[in-house]
Amino acid sequence: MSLSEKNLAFVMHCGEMGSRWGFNRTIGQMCGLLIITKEPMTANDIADALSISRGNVSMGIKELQSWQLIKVHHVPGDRKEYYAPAGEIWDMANRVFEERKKREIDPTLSLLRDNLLDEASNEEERYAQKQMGEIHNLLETVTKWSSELQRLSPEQLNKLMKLGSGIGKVIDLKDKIFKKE
Amino acid sequence: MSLSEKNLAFVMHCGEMGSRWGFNRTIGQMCGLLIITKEPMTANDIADALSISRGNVSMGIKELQSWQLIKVHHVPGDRKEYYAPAGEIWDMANRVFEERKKREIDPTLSLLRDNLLDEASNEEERYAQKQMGEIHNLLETVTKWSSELQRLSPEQLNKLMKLGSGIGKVIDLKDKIFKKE
DNA sequence: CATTACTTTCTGAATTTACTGAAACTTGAA
DNA sequence: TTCAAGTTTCAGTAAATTCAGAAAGTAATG
Repeated sequence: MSLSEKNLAFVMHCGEMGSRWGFNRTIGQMCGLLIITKEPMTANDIADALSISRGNVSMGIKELQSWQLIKVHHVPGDRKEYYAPAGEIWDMANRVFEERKKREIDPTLSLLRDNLLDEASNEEERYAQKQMGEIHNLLETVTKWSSELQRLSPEQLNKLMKLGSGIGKVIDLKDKIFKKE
Repeated sequence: MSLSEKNLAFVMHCGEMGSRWGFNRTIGQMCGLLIITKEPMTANDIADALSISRGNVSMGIKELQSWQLIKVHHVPGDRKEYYAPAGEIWDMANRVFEERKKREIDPTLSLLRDNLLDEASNEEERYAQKQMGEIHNLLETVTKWSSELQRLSPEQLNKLMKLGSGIGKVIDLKDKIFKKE
């Protein structure tokens, strides 16, 4: 069964964006394909649908599993493995976000921490440390904040998101209220 | 003037992370170097400090300018151009964030919009559209939300960030208050 | 308009990354 | 234990990216 033109366009787009989202073309395609396909697919289905080698699919599956984006299904009396997205769109976006934080932020945070522990030994290093301190604060804040967001219930999160420009007002509100205590 | 060992380590780290942040190694190094160096630097200074070719620096500068991460200074009676970071750390992070949104989200959003305008012509396409709709909503929300954040004053933003887990309470609070009206 | 001081563009080489297809491996059933 | 259906690994190759250095461009100055 081959993809309709529109669906194919979407899958190819996912491929092109793949590398921008943190993986490579093939893996982007696989991910897109599994998302828009209702039924779980076997590795061979995937290879056929995308016209790529079986081996490539196998590597891609491993990678998608390491991102926790897909899960395996089994059909009784059938030895093949069937793959499907690991959750709702929202969950998947969260996973990607988390994983990227791990790769894009955490290593830098740890380097900066180490560096800031040492005493600067001259003016040049002093300035550098000041700047690194700024970056460090920023990344720490982002990290803390993102883990807070993950902790919220979906409906709380939804409310927060819908709040939009109201967010400013709510902050001021909170300010007034807690000042009284 | 060459970099101290610690500063060099930071610059090299920026290089390694470069591709994860959306540019390439050299450009990451250049960016890191300019951030920790107090005085603006000429293209030649940069080439020397990083031991890379002059041509490569030129390309890197162009790219950093397209990200709006650096600005040019001129010294009276000196024909050279001096480069320095375009703003505070916070501004630069914002720029990177914005730029990445443009590259990683906007193209997909526009593809999805187009696709959702068409009527699905069979069950398979109907399911695909449902999924694309979900992605579309998610991306729209993220987009709207991020532009809201940019609109907040720095101190409001700071309060919000510091709020941490308190955010849940504030949402509930807001709920109660506005329900009464 | 020629020179000087500087910047940008371009080409091909080097490096890195991604992909194929075949071989090796795994697992369950007979 | 052997076979068959399936999966994974890996060596070699193809493709994409990055880079140095040379050539071309630009603009101020005399």
